[in-house]
Amino acid sequence: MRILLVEDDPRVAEKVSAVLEDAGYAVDRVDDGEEAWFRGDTEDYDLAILDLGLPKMDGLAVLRKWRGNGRDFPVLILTARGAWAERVEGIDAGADDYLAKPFAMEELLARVRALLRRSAGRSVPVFVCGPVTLDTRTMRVTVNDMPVNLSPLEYRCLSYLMHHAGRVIPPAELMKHLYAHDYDRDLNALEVLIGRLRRKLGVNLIETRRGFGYLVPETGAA
Amino acid sequence: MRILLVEDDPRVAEKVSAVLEDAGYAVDRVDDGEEAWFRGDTEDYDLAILDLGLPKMDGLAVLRKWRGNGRDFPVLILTARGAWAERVEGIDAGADDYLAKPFAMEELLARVRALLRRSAGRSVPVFVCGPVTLDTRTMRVTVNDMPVNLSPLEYRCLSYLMHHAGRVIPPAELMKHLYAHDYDRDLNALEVLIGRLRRKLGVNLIETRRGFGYLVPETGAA
DNA sequence: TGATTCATGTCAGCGTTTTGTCAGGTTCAA
DNA sequence: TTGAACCTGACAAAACGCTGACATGAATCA
Repeated sequence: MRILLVEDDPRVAEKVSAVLEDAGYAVDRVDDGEEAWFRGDTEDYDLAILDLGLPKMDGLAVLRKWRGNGRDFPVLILTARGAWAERVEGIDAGADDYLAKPFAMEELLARVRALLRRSAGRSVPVFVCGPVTLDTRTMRVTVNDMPVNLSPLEYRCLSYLMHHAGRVIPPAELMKHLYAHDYDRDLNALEVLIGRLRRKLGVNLIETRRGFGYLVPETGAA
Repeated sequence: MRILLVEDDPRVAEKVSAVLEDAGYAVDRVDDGEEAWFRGDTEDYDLAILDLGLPKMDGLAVLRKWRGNGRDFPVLILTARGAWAERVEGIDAGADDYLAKPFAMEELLARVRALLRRSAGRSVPVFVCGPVTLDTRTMRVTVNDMPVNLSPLEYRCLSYLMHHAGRVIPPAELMKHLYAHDYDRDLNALEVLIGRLRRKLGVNLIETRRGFGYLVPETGAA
């Protein structure tokens, strides 16, 4: 984890950076606004700690320039105790947190951990099988990057098959998952559904294993 | 946006919930730890504000039980001024932020905004989708830089959709977050709401995914 | 106070999409 | 060749979502 520390008071900077390094972070120290802006804009940090009163360029201005340029690493700002108007401004300028000076080092570490923890988990749940992709967020399916319009049931069916790519799914199992209220439906309904899916996809993605069930291959192209 | 407010001092609770509601959030109020735990565990909130000193179950215990059960909405804890040890403990228990009592309402609002937008993966308080912008500070919406006058409910609806741009929102979820715990409204109310919103916006921002829900696209182009 | 506006829910009707059913075809393996 | 498994086109009922019109209730104003 790489942290940019922007602080012009050398004693504070020294102390903070020592504590952070002890905690296992890689720390870059900077002591004026222009340099801070440049570093944050060109390097790749996991987090920045930003003092507001800085030479050459104000901390808030630095923050706004970063955000304006799309830099979105978490930023923790340091403010004077009680200056809540400044804090509100800082937060709305894109800070993720603040800490009032003077502060306990344990508290700083706790906040750094919290920020890093937050920005950690973000994954895009997209399934890919050969030319077919399925995005579970937008519930969109594409074939060769062309969007395909699926009905709810078709989508659920494909989704189930792709979640279990590489395994033969017996019709009964598929039925169970498509119709929660497991009415004994005509098996033909499923066949029709699969047929429509195949036609819409246009690709030979769903194989039939006569007598066993359906299969979409693991790695892709059929 | 739906917020769970856990606070046993009725005067504070009253004040805070009034401020939050004025700011366009749907608020559920709760005044003891057990009820708080139950609600947070069974309902679907965008954020919780949690006082630490509570009857029946301590705030920290509530928080730990939530996190232990995988509930990961942002939590803002309220602590006594100066009790930094308690704050460190809170943060390490999974809180995302704290606020020392007594606090200014503006500051509370700023932090709430910050937490919500952070959990939406943004770093600035203004949401942009194509020609539409939504400023969470001023609660103002513009289309092609022209201001648009939205009713409170319309604003909340658009705000939720834009906070979750790029994801299909099922109608049931949208309902939950628009009407605090005033459950089970006619689904048609939502359709009407969306219709009015669309007419006011004038642009094709909100897509309908028949059978799934509504979607405002991530990057913009309408 | 009474009138007027605004926000919001309810209702009925509409056009469209979805999906199960049916009635044949086709394929495959023994 | 035969029969079971599977596919497909066509049809109609049902589900879905949009809209205009109206009802209600709260807030505002003369």
